[in-house]
Amino acid sequence: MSPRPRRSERHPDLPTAIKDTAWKQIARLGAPTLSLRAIARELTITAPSIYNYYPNRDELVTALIVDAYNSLADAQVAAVENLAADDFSGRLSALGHAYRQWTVSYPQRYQLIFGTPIPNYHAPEDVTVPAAARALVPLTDVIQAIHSAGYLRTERFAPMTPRLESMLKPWQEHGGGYDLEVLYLALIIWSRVHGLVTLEIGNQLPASIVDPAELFHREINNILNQYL
Amino acid sequence: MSPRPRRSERHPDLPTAIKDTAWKQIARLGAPTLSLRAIARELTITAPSIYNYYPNRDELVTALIVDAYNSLADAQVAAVENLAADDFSGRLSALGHAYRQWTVSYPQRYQLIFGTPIPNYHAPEDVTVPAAARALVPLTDVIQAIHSAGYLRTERFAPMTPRLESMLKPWQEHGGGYDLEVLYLALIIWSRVHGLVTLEIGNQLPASIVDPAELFHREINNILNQYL
DNA sequence: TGTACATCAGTGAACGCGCGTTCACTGATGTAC
DNA sequence: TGTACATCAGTGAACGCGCGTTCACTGATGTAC
Repeated sequence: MSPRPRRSERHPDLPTAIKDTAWKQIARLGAPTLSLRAIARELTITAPSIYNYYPNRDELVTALIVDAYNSLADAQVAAVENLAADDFSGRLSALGHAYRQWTVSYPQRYQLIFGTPIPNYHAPEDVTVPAAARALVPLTDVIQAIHSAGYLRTERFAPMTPRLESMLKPWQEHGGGYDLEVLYLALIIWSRVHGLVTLEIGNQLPASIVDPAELFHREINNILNQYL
Repeated sequence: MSPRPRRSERHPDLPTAIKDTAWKQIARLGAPTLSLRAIARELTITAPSIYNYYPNRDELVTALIVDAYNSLADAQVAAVENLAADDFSGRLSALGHAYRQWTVSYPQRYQLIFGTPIPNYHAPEDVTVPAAARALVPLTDVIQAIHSAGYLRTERFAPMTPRLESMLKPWQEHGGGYDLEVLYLALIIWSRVHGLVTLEIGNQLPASIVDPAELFHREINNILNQYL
């Protein structure tokens, strides 16, 4: 019988250790299997002690989701912070590659944000929506800079329709006054990058595509050539 | 005490009724919650009777996945069967719209194929890979027809590199002798269509995009204009 | 420096629940005569 | 047309399991004097 460990002896920062362990388990078995008891087991503590830090399982999941969004947003910000403000193609390209790099580096985080939701869990939108919005800001900023400088080839996408404008305007008003064309293109570029990354980490690409980064690299260049 | 119902009285085709109920539950609560006991409950039969038709839960899931892939492939085939063979843009566009339509019509099927895998379930690849391959055939066929007719603007994507060729060749040899450019473009177009659809049904688009079909329609046209 | 005490992080037992799967069974059905 | 019987789809009880959550508790820690 070893003596009860001193408080915090094994886990100097237990709330963080709990989240770290949660991430490990999501990586290993997928988000839907996340369980407080399994986390406690791995930390060799008892399950009820988790309740000292998170009032229930859902609040822990929410904390993980927010962390994941912030991590993505941070990665996007970091990708461009050392590039010249007028290096438009460098910035766009860096954001695309950072998006893929983040996904392959942290597939658990990607899975938690974009994958099938956790059973019986409903995300509180007032917390997750702002966190999600942050992740798109760097991309939108770059496209706005390109457009403001007059280099965005808006003739490469069909002219705005009233229907499209009416869908983009609420976002424009609520989201910082970007031009409508900029918002539109941000969505489209995001979806192209996201589509390829999603197929890659979902293992949907044909088995012979052993280096999806090559496909990705070409598609980024294709986007640059098309719109810049 | 009502008398035991006659065999098959309530469920003339029980194996199918089991799958239908499984789909309903996936739609309602997500794939990870799929449970034999819940299916039995909804059918007002007992859980063990399911074992007369599926040897265990995983085999049922596999059957569902195969059905889902076949349903997608059928939808793709049906989308173009009444269009003239040389109506290239009509065919391409129809395939794209059918892809989205299938997804929004059957989000459970989409979720089972492309979503987070079911906990503790591993798909037998010898069954699912061929089913998956079928779904891409109509798209690849159309692109090949366009290329064979000399209308594919291959100059719009960067020239083949040895690395890319080496990844596409095994697929070419195993998959029916399509041209390498055709396979490449099939992947790229698929990923663009898939990316937008994924964001839509994952509820990741900004809230003000109330009609994602509009975005989708424009993106399909953009693809046509770019490559045809 | 030593002692009394309040705090509160972590424990262990217990709750009710749903799960996949097994097993011996039953009784309606279809068939052979 | 009627009877005996084999079949086998569906039952109900039971198994061992893991889950989230609650609760009264304990005992190491930090603080006040």
